[in-house]
Amino acid sequence: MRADDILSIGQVAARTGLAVSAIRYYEDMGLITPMRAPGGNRRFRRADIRRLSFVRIAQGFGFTLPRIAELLADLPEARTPTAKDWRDISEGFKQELDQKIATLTKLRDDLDGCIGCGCLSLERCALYNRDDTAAQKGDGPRYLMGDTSD
Amino acid sequence: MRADDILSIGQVAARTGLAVSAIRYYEDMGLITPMRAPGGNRRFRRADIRRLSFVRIAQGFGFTLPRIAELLADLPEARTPTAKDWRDISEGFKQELDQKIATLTKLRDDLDGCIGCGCLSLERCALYNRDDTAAQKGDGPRYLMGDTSD
DNA sequence: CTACGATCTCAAGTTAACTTTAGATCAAGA
DNA sequence: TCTTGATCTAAAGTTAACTTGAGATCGTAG
Repeated sequence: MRADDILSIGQVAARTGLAVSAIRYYEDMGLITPMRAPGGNRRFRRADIRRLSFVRIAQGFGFTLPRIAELLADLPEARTPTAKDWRDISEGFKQELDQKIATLTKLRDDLDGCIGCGCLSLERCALYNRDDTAAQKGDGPRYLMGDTSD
Repeated sequence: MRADDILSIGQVAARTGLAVSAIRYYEDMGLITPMRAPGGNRRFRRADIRRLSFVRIAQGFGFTLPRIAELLADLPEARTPTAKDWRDISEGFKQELDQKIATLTKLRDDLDGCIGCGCLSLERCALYNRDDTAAQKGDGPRYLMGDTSD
């Protein structure tokens, strides 16, 4: 694939693993704005493919299409993205990624820690009982992202 | 909250941040099996709350309810989970977590790397152009999880 | 030029994950 | 006991993210 390759929707589908209908849907949602051939067929640049890949990955981590659209909004569609373009988009996204990585890692380590402690009953396990302190603070909603105590 | 506390659905909702209707739905889906009071009201043990928290967290990372049900299936509902119970459930889950953490980290680092390289045009950036090699392998679907090259 | 597969638009259908509604019952204080 | 808010079930409605279907057009190999 050379830098100036321009692909049809079917080729993009084959290359990204997305369904043709999904790609069209993403255009409706404003995630991409492919060019058009004189006859009306969509023509995809490399930038479009990168955006689609970004969509696919971000989706796998629970980001909604509107949120992804926000993230992509800072990237230009017409011209080639500059380093600053990527810096802008990655600023907020990277923080969210860091947050998610932290939460995931904590969840995994909690599991590790509980297994490692060797206790036979989680009733007596430090992990299992850690919410005893939190409970002292009174009732009300617990926001669980980043708080796996319960 | 003492270890033998038993909560009503409203208290669980307040404590987990879940809607009452969502908690009932999770029961329908088989994610939890709360006890019942003589009159028919649901009674939640700590194990139920832990399961609900697990559901909430796993969902935030794109796991579907059926998949979460599979993960939870190894945990006993009646008795207190043992260390082996948690080991069983965490085996596969931890691998998926590790995979997701790896993908997320790679995505973040890719963004970092591209910004760090200082190039003004991503057209010439190593990250941006890394799919040139992949493209040599011919057409067909690319499975993008763990392959952010496009 | 003529097929004929790929693409087009627009509308309707689908699935997961819930929420809402309606009408009845439970449970705890006055 | 009475009342009032919490909970119950069952069924229908909602939203996001697509897919499917119908009928027309594009575009390229022959």
